[in-house]
Amino acid sequence: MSGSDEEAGRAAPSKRADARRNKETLLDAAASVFVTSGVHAPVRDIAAEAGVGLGTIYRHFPTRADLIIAVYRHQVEACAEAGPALLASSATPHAALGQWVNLFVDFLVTKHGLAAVLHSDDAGFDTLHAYFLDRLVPVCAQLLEAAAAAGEIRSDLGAYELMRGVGNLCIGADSDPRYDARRLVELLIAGLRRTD
Amino acid sequence: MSGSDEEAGRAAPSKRADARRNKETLLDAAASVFVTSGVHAPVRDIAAEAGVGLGTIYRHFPTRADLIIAVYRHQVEACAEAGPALLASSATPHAALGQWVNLFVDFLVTKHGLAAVLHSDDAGFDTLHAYFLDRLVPVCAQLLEAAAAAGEIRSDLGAYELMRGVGNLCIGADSDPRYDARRLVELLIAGLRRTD
DNA sequence: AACGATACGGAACACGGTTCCGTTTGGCAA
DNA sequence: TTGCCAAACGGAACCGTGTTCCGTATCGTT
Repeated sequence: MSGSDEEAGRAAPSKRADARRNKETLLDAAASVFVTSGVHAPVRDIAAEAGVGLGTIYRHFPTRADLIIAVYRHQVEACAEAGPALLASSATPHAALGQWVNLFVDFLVTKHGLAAVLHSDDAGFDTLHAYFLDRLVPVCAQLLEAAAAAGEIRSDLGAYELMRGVGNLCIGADSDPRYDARRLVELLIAGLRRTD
Repeated sequence: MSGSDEEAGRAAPSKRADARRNKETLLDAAASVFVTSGVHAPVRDIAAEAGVGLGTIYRHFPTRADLIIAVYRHQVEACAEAGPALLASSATPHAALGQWVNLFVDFLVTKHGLAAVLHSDDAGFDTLHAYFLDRLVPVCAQLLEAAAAAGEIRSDLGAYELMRGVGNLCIGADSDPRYDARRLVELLIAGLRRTD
């Protein structure tokens, strides 16, 4: 294998040192710009913040989706891992579901514009879409199944639809004080309850 | 009088005949393009479809929001007027609310991209936002109040928030067969029910 | 028929995404 | 240490789209 490329595992890629440094710099810059200008910030702004050229940004993150994923990966992972934990520590599966969804909502509403881009049908965000879904839908499904098995909720709604619905409800939740996404999401979760 | 006015007797501005004709042509063209390419279609496409120049489109409809409003005004009016009618003809206020919301959802999901643009925080769509809200929130409020007065639902959710929530749930409902906005909205309305 | 107001068309500009290529640099081997 | 070259870099250039502006054409009236 001549140690030239380790795509599979974690660990140090055999990239050049300056490349690795630039990637880190870009991540920091992007995170910072996303906070102040939202995830739609012009590529040039991010490049400027990082002090690199445009080519560099596109080389490391071919699409905006790649950059967004890289910036928020840790938080998404944390959210995913919180699912089973909440299931174990909560009084009921339905309560766990509610708390987990709250975690997700908190994440989305504090990332200016992320919810919107997450559900844009614009091709090019497909990978972003796919990443969130792959990572979180199974967790949501687990919570949903547990609650259904406990007889707390109706079982005719899939995890995918629920995630999309919750994500959609978060769109524009920042930038509008009259709109409280958390409340709407609570209502949605409440609507899941068995009515019999 | 003086047969210059038309269109439901509303304003008959002393515009030139060709200007009025072009406005009509543009509305038809826009409606047609919106159906095939969505409300984000390039301005040039609409101008081309209408066979007019770019200046003409901007003169008649300074912002995209103006054009969208003009194209869908009739349907929004119809939806608004259906509110009181449903309240009168339905078994319960809550049923009327459900049916009315369904009307709104049907409208939104069949207009490619409209729901998204309706809730974009992008300034420039402010007037679109305002138009929908001004016209529909009062109707929704009336239904909500009736249902609350009948003791069918909790009364701690405003019409504004409900409309935003429903609108948000409709985003991307076309272009994704796995996502059924109507079902989610039903759930939301179900969540409004008094639990005691 | 002539004339002024009104409206028109589209060139030109602004802006952001994306590509491409000449130049620089890190890491390795001699 | 030096020399080499693939890797990585920077940013000019290009493209598509929104928006403005102004010379020209047309309408409707005198």
